[in-house]
Formats: sequence, C-alpha cells, structure tokens
Amino acid sequence: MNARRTTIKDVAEAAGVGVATVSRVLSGGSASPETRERVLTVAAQLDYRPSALGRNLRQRRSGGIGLLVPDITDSFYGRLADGVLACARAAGEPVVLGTTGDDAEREAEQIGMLLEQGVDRVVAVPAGSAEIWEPTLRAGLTTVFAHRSAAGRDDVPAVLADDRAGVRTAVDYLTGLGHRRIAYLGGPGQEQRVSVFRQSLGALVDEELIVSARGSRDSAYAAAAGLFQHRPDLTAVLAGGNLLGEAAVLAAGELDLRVPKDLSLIMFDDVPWAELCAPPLTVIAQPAQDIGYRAAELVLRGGGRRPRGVLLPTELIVRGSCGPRRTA
Amino acid sequence: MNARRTTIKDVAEAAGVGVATVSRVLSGGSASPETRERVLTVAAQLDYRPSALGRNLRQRRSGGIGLLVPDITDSFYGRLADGVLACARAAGEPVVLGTTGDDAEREAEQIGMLLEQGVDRVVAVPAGSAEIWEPTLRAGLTTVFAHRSAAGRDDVPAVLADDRAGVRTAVDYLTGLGHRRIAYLGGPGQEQRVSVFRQSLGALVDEELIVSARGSRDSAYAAAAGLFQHRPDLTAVLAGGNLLGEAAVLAAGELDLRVPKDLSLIMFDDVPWAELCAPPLTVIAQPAQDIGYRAAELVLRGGGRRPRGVLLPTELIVRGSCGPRRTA
DNA sequence: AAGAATGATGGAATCGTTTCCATGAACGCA
DNA sequence: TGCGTTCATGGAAACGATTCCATCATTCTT
Repeated sequence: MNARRTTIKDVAEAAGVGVATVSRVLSGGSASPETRERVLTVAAQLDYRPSALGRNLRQRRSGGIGLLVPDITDSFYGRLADGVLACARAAGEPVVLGTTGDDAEREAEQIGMLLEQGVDRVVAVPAGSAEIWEPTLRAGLTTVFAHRSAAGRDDVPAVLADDRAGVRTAVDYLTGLGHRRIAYLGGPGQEQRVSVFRQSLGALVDEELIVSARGSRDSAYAAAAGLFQHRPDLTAVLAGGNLLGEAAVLAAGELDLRVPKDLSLIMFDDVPWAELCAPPLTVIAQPAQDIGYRAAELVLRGGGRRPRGVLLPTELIVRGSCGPRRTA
Repeated sequence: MNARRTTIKDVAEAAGVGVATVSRVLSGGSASPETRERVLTVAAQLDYRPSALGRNLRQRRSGGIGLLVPDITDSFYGRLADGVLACARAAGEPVVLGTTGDDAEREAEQIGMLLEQGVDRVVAVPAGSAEIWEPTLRAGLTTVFAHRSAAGRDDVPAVLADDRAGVRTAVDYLTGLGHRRIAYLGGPGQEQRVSVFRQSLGALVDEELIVSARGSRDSAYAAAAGLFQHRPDLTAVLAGGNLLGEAAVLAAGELDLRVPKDLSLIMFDDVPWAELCAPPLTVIAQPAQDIGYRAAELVLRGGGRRPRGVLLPTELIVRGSCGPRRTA
C-alpha cells in the first residue's frame, strides 16, 4: 500500500497553479475568483487535507491547546475538561491532555512535553507555585489558569469560581444553624479558601480543625477519619472538593456518625451523586464546565494583553446534610 | 524578546560537529564515546530540547496518541482515560483527547482532526459502526478499540471487559434471588450485552423490559422513569453503566420505589459513590483504568500484526441494592 | 604491506506547509 | 501615449528535525 497523502503540491499541479496560490486560496488570501474556484474544486476532488505538521513547523507553533489537570478521574476536572474540549472543538483546535497529580515535578515534566510538542497555549490547574511557571511563561507559552491560580502570579489570567463567597456562604449557613466547631477538610492548593475560612469564622476558628489532604482518595479518607476521631467534638465539616466530601461521608459512616444529626456536612462542588446520598448532600456548586470553557476562550483569544481574570459565581444548594447543632 | 529556541544546529555548532552527528547521538545511533560525551554536555548546557514539530514532519507522523471517548464527564471514561494517560506518560507520548458524544458524525469529525494533526495511533470507544472506520483504517491509523468494539470489525484489536460473563453473573444472581421480571436499562452500543442478557434469561425474557437510552443523563433518566412507570410489575433492573444506574436510583426515589425492597438494582461499573448510596449499590465492577492502559499498550506496540484483543474480567460486588423478590 | 572491511562523520536532501519577493499583466491618470 | 500602481501569480526560502550517502580514517585479513 502506497497511499501517500495528497499534498498541496498535488493540488497545485492538478489545478495548474503554483503551490503558493493554493496556500493562499486555502487560507483566505487574495486570488482571482476563477483561480479560487478552480483550486477549491480540485482540492475537494482530491480530498486534500492540509497537514498540520507542515504548517506547524513553518509557523513554529502547534495549533493545539494543552490542558493540565491534577486528576481526570475527579468528576470536577472531568467537567472542567469537558468545557475546554467544547470550546476547543468550536475553534477547531485539538486538545492535548496531561495530568499532574497535583505534583509540581510532574507538572513541570508535562509542561516540558507540551513545549516539545510545540504547544504554545495551555489551560492549567496549577500545582506548583509561582516560580515553577516562570520559565514556562518566559518560553512564550500563553497560559490561563483555571480553578485556582498560582500564589503570587497575578500576571497570568485565571478563571476561578468565587471561592471567597462560597466559603463565606457555607460558614454563615453553618454558624446560622448554631454550629461553632466547624472543620475545614481541604486539599492541595486551597490556601485561599483556608484563609477565607479563618476570616469568616473569626473568633471561632480552631486551627486543629483545619486539615489538609493530598490529592488521592486514600489521603482524603485518612484525613477525614483522623479528623473525626481526633476531634469528636466537632459538629460540622466543610469539605473542599468532591473527593474530600466522599471521604467525609465514608468516614462518618465508618465511625457511626449520623449525618446530619451528629455531623453536618457541606461539600464543595455539586456532583450528580450528591443527590443520591442519604441524606442528599448540601453543596456549594461550582460551574466546572464554564470554568473550562471560559479558560479555553481566554487562551484562544490569547495575545490580547489583558491579564484580567474571570470570577464565576458559586451557589449554595441546600439538601439534607446539614442540621441544627446537636445539643449534646 | 527574541528568545529563539535552541535548535539542533546550535548544538552542532557549539559542539563543533555536524547536525547529523547530534541527531544520531540524541536518538541512540552510533557515535564515538568522546563525541557522544561532548554533544551530550553541550546539549545539556544549552538546555536543548528537540522540537517534535521538526521530527514529526520528517517522519510524517506525530508521536502522539489520540483518544476518543463518548464523554469525559462520565466517571468510567474518566478512569479509562486515566489509564491511557498513565501508559502514554510512561512511553513519553502526548495524548490528544476528543469526545464523540456517542455520535458517529462527531466521531468522524474528530478522526479527521486527528488525521490532520498527523496522529497515527488512536484508542477509541467507537460510536459509529464498522464502515465509519473503514477510511480511517485505510488511512493507516493504528487503531485499538476500548470498552466496546464496532460491530463486525474484528480486524481491529479491542480491549474489553468481559461483558458476557458480567451480564450472565448479574442475571444469575438476580434469578437466584427469585426475580423473574428483570429489566435491562442500556445505553448506546450495548447490543452485545443485550443479546447475552436475552440469552441468559432464556424463557423469562420480556422484550418490553429491554430499554435503551442515548448517552445523556436526561435521556437515561427518561428511560428509567418510563420503564418504571410503564411496567410497575418488574422487580429487578440491570443498569448498563453508571449514568444509567444513577438515573435508575433517581427515578426509583422519585416514584417511591424502595431499593431493594420494591426493586433490586445492579449497576454496571463500580464507582466510588456506589458505596455511598443508601442502600449501597451492588455492582458489576469493570477495570476501566486497566482497559485504558492495555489499549494504550497495544496501540503503542502497534504495527505488530496481531489483532488479538484482550478480555478483562468483571466482578460482581454484592452490596445492598438487591434483595429477594418481593412476594407481592 | 596492500586491499578490504568497518565505523565515525558531515553535507545535503527531505518532509508539507507558509511567506517573501520578483515578475508580469492590467489598469488608471496625466 | 507613457508611466506608476495595483494585483494575481509562481519560484524559492524557511521552519527543525531525520536520514541517505559519500568521505575519510582506522583496523583486519591474507
């Protein structure tokens, strides 16, 4: 089988014009109507599809957009990715996906691969801190952060859910129900939220009740179980993500803590199964898909020196996992 | 800013050798030890990273592997993708991701894009039927199907969970509990399973109890609700995927059907929230991640004309969503 | 010791596109 | 009518790698 792809040269020959003309016609340059017509028909006839390889090399950039998320298994990032894909598809751009596991080193490795591929636009949920991204940005990568931004990198546009409002709403809701010992069960890169949590809680804050897990399910479960065992006096928990929430529900069940009687639970991120739980989980919904879509939009618009980020609203969805403080 | 990338030419110059030599050293060709040494140090010093663009053009193929799944939001495909990513990362290959929404036309569009990008290896959960893939395969794409294969395309290797055994086990389990009117709630591309379902059920089969939804959550819910309302006499349901299972739980709740008292439920695919449900869901676990990993392995090994597929085991995990037939 | 075989090396071609530049035709204006 | 402008056009360079092939220095064989 020797089915070589048809190249621009073939089209040029068949249409009796030069390759330059074909290229111009196909990329919307100027050409006489009859020439344009002829080239177009011939191209269609030959089923010519320009090779991105040649174009990319010439233009020293691959059209694609890179997407870096901690864990594609996590439903939140799945939805975020879906948003990016939707936008990219509309723009006709391919998406190359990498996962970082919330590990700075792995993130750097993935960035290296993207750079090598000639990808020059990337949407990332940053794992590493500001300085990790320094060489990347210097290398000319158009970057947009999604879901969180790297500490101290306000020169990179970021598309975020309004965590501050979300945390505040959740805390207000819980304190309104009478809770005083409220825990925050966080994950990597949630310093922002933790600080707002402290701030919202004011004098009620108890540092022991602020725990942080690494990205994995195991780690989340360990953190939740440890927290519940160590501090049985707490009456409410704010879980900073659906993995954490899952772990909290699981650990609570394991320790025979009834929700919401013994323990009130609010989870960041509304996932389909939140409704299926018993009791259904009260959550702070985040527009994961929108975040991805907007981030992709921003990175595609690209060069426009407008490092303005976007803040998307969160929403408290009250279901059944929070109750008044148990008067033990 | 004029920070041009360092090219192989720069390295060659700095090391005082020809570009051919540099290329050879870097890709493991033959070279004298001292030359190799020198080139390597210079390359490291200059922080040289070969451009995939140049290489790909020359070799007329992009290194990357394409991944086509119906919906990255679906936890099953998320895990599958994770497996592919893991394998690709180990091999140092980028992954370009596309979603098909289980739509043949969209699938064709995505394939077109991959081809254009020079991607010549693809792992896909096929949406379209055999003939859709004909031109693709002829175009020289090394393809491996995952999770399901296209009807009548046994020339493409496929990595599958053992659906036959899974369905049979589930049906046997349910009939063993005394159930007679058992429904199958399926999705796109599950003809195989349906046929095994019929076969396992033998004389008990009731065509009205076999319903099929399209890919979306809405469609799944509609199918489940419709089924339950239309045939209140059924006592057990086998849901062919986590979206379907979710819909079944939701619809059952909506219609005040108690699980497992009024309705026994088995779901294909073990997801974390299955344990969190009340009652926890009995499931047929499928090794989604392995499926992805093995498929990626196969596609990377590639050319080896061995269209042998792989069949991975499923496992019935009994939790609490199935009970003896209600003796109404 | 002379010719053959081996191995390291660099120049140049190549991949498929875009884009710069020169050419020539057509046209308008004085 | 003559000259300058505009416009379509095609040839050729460039992008950054790989790889064919010729060259040259060794070493082996007889």
